[in-house]
Amino acid sequence: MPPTSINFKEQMSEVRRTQILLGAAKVFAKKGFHKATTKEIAKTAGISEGTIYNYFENKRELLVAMIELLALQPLKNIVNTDLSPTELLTAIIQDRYRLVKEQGYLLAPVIAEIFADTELRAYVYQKIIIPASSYLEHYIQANIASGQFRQVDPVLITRAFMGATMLNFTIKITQLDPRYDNITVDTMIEQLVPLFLNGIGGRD
Amino acid sequence: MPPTSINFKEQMSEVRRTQILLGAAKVFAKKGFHKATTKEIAKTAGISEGTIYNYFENKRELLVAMIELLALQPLKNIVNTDLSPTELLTAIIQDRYRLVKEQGYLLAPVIAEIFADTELRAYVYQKIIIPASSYLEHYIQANIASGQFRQVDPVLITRAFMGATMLNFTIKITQLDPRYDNITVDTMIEQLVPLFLNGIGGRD
Amino acid sequence: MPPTSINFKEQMSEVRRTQILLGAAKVFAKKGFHKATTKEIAKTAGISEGTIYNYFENKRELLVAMIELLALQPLKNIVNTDLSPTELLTAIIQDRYRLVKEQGYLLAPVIAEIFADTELRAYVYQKIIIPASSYLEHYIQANIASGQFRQVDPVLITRAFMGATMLNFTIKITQLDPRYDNITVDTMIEQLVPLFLNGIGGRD
Amino acid sequence: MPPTSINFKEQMSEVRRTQILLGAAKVFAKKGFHKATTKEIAKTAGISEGTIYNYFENKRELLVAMIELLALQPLKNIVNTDLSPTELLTAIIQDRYRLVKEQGYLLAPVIAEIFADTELRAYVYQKIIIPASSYLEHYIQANIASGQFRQVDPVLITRAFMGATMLNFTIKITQLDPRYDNITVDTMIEQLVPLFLNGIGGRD
DNA sequence: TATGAATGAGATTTCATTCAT
DNA sequence: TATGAATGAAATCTCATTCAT
Repeated sequence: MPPTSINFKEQMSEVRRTQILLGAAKVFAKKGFHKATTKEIAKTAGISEGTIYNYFENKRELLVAMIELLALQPLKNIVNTDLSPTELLTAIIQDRYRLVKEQGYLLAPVIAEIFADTELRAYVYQKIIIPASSYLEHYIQANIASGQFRQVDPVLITRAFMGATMLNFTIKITQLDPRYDNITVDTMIEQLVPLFLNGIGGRD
Repeated sequence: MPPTSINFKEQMSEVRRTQILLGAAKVFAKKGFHKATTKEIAKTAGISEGTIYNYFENKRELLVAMIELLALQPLKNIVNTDLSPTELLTAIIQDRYRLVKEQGYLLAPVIAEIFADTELRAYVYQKIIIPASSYLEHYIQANIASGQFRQVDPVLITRAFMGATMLNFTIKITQLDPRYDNITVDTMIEQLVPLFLNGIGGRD
Repeated sequence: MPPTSINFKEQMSEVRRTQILLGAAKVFAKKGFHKATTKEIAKTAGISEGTIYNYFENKRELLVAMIELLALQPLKNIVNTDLSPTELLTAIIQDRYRLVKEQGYLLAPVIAEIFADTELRAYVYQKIIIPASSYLEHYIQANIASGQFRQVDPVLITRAFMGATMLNFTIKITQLDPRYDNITVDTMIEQLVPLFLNGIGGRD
Repeated sequence: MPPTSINFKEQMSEVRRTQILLGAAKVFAKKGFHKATTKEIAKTAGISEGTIYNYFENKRELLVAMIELLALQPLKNIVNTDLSPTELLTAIIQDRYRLVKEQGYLLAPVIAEIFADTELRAYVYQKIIIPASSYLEHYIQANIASGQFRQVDPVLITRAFMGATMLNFTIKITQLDPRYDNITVDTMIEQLVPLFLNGIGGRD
């Protein structure tokens, strides 16, 4: 048999895995991890219950696989360019907002379980938070060194930025507060970028 | 029977309710809401399973009651004084940190479910986030009016402040990052208060 | 509450345990351990499936409990009298035959699992085989010492006697061989007692 | 196609059947019939799960086929010679011990199921026990006729001999009793052969 | 009001068997 | 004929909730 045949099988397997994962994500998003049943996941993914277990050890592994999927995403649109502080923070906010908007259904069940599952929490911190933060951390570090920014703690400030943006995104996207109805991403950028840049003494 | 008797009964009932609630909180904190069993809650609270249902409709109501309990807490130490911006933000951080540290076991299971249960999310936002934010919102509003602060959006900035502090608290308290080992609340105050005050153009 | 109330509860609990155990034994006997379902056990015992698990850790514990039940039985009718060799072997055969006949439905599923479950095998050997053998072993030992019997290995000969009787009992009771139709316990006694007594050089 | 081709095919088919059967036997021996999975059987036999069903109707048929395989074995080393009683019983014990030792992994799962599956029990009795017993039965019969042995029931005594030896073999081989550590087959022969020969009044 | 045994619906997971390739 | 992915029925076990005492 030609080598393409092997590739074909592998590809099919990968496709099926993703199919199951997306089904799971949909149901997790709607019901939460614990109330999501494998029966509904199977139905949503268009396969039978047993098939889930040909691709994943158990239900929890679906969540872990979702974390790995998320871990591949975030950095893409930001990196490898020569941006001014304003441009960088703007780019980060835009990217994260898009991420939360588009992949929030993947994110929400993961975040929920983080608060109940210590092991998962550590895993997410290593796999997602740290990688997603490191670019900004180093950027701040470099600008402190060059005298552009005040002497702040890059780790703490980076997480402050993440916490600040993420909470606002969440409120906006889940429509928790009617006062956010006419707050757009651009509004957030207008408000949060100067907040942080002034805050760390950055001049553009 | 004399009215005092009724009061006594009511008080007893209230005591028993709290006793159950604290038992539930402990188990929720250890296992998460879904993996916590009513059997273990009863044991932890020192009562029998059936008794839980004399005071609460069902398991979920324990969570709702915990939200109400939390809603009573946060404002206490901050309000009704004449504080400078630095003093206020410092006081807020200190108070919230204490809250997260002391009542994190009440908070964590509630937050976890927020991401899985839309109805609960709205309830928490109304009962906790809005009340906990309003003082700072109005404070910022007032200082904008008096020209002390720049023209910022008080709602958005208040949530930015909450998100920034809360994420840092969580990382610290759950010991997710060894780099937080020698970051104290005071470090956080040193870093975050100037960040926000400079950020909103506040002069102390 | 009076102490009898406590006793009553304990007794009820014991009754329920036995009720479940007998239900399980019936189904095990009919279907074998693995094909017996907890659903059918519950139905046979006249309780709900969940109740099984209030009294037994898991399905396998039902088997273990049956072993313990069997372990209490065998010795009763034989013991502590001054019997001649013929009388003793006759008594043993009669007692064992009765046991296999009356409790064979408890025995069969246990024996079946012995061949598949090493741990269970050891447990049965310690709990049942050894106690059930020791009286005869010591009896043989004593008669060798007094010169009544030849110098034989009491352990090996005792098990030879057990194996010889048990296989014949099984064939008889399960009606595997039509030639056993007119073989009674008395026939077996007539055949097997002299076989062993002559075999070990015993004079009555 | 030439007839040799058909023979070749048939032989291949027979080889494959045996290959599967030995794989099954290994897994049955390790896990017991019910806990053995077709997946593991396939892996052990070096074929795929589906292939099993090209050669056997279902999983149970593997057990039936194993019984047939066993049915071919036992008689070999004993028959068609002119042996004295002592020589014969010695030969039988040696042969059976070897059988249990070498093919115990085939035997154990079969015996286990015998106690759970009535139909299988009857089948094994017809296919294995009766053939394995008949030679000794007739031998005893003949010696009674010639006055060498007492008037005993050959069927019952033969099974007594089988039960006696088999139980001792099992205890020895499964190492259930440390007292069997220095009991060898020769010890068993020394003990059991005189036991039975004296028992049936045989003179050598 | 307190108890805790009983309930039974429902969840996860396993695995013999099928069947398209 | 061989493969192994897919199936889905079925099994064990859990646990929130009820209710007789």
